[in-house]
Amino acid sequence: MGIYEELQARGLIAQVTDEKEIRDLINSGGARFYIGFDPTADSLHCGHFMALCLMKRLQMAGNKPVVLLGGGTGYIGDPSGRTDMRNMLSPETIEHNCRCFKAQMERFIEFGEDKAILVNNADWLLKLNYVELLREVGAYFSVNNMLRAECYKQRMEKGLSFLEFNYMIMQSYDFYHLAKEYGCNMQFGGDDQWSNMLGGTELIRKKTGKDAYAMTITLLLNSEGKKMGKTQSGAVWLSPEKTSPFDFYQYWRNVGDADVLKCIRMLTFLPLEEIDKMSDWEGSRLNEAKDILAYELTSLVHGKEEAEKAREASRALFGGGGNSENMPSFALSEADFTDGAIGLIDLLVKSGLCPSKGEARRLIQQGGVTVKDEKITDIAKTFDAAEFDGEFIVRKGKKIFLKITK
RNA sequence: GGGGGAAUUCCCGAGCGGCCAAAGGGGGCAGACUGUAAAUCUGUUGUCACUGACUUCGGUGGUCCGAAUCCACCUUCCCCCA
Repeated sequence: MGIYEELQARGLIAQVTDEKEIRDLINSGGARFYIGFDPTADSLHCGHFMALCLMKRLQMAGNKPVVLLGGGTGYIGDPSGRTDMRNMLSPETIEHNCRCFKAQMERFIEFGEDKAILVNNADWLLKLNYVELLREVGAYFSVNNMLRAECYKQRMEKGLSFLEFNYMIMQSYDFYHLAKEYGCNMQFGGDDQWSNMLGGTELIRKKTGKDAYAMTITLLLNSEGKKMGKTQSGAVWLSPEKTSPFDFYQYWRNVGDADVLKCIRMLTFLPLEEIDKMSDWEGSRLNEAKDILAYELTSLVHGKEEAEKAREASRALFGGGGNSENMPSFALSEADFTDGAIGLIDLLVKSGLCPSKGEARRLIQQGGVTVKDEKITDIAKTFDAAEFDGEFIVRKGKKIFLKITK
């Protein structure tokens, strides 16, 4: 089985421009492919993670990856599939984000001679000359076609600025540039990138007469059709500062039954035969699969040690047994106490478990707070400083645990 | 360029000059049931010193005892005509 077949079996391939050519190229290790990452935040998130995994899989099969940092395209902002315009990022932010991305990627992809290379499109996009570009590149784009592109659909209702409209041209130009300078013959990306990627293959064909190929990865959707890797409070980040390894682990431990196998297949590097064995697991046995998924991913992103800790902590909290050493914790300072005591409401707010006192009060009244395995419904409850020795665990709802220390 | 419409709380969306912290839905949070699942049912969802006070309805001014509601200007978006 070639890498193409494996990707297919894992359900990773969404669309391809030319199946036969792409299969031959990547199966033989002859692809020099690129994936672009726009520096929209100071950490990569799960969506990026999928792309990086794809890169790694292809790299392991002998293909050469080019990581493209969107230091230039970040100035524009990709409107694909969005209902509103992105915030314009300042040059400083873009640079900072690029550095963050780079550091995170290095832990994941091997860079170097004959391995993967990393480029930044700021290097060529920022010095483009407008009129020249219009003549060199703009002439090859049909506005009629562009307007028909799926990725702008939502924006046709709400409005699309000329700035954003040009994003596709920039991305196409990137592909052309990489084809010319680095012999890049293929581009991969999220499925929402399809139109932008086609723009590139066509530009290359028109300008050089050569073929270039594009392939998109399936967007990871849950059984309700929502993007996975997102929570109400935002993305699930890869940086431990933004999403702790414990929370990361818990996110995947809590995926719906219907989504576990799909996630394992698409996101982990477990051999397909092993995954197939799990496919007839049902009911509560799926919890084992969820544990495997969470452990594998946490281990990929944060390392084995952190994954172990997260697993330990989870077992301690939910399964009984195990030790509580590694669960999330929060340290109170002297200043948080008044006369050597702290009220429960203050404790909840200070520790970040509740955003406001009103919410803390409500939570307590509705029976959502448990301290040291004891449900507390008295909003006036206070604790002495002396009580914070050892195991002082506050539980909010069923799944959020915090060890309080002093 | 001309004409018409819109901006409300996390999102969608209702809102008579006082009874509006603002209907309804979605989402979120919590409770019950469970397998750390889904579905379902219940409660809750601006802030605080919480039977009271304070700050919110695109922005700035104004009218009025009183404005999310009326007026003026500004900003942004949508639609129609050119």
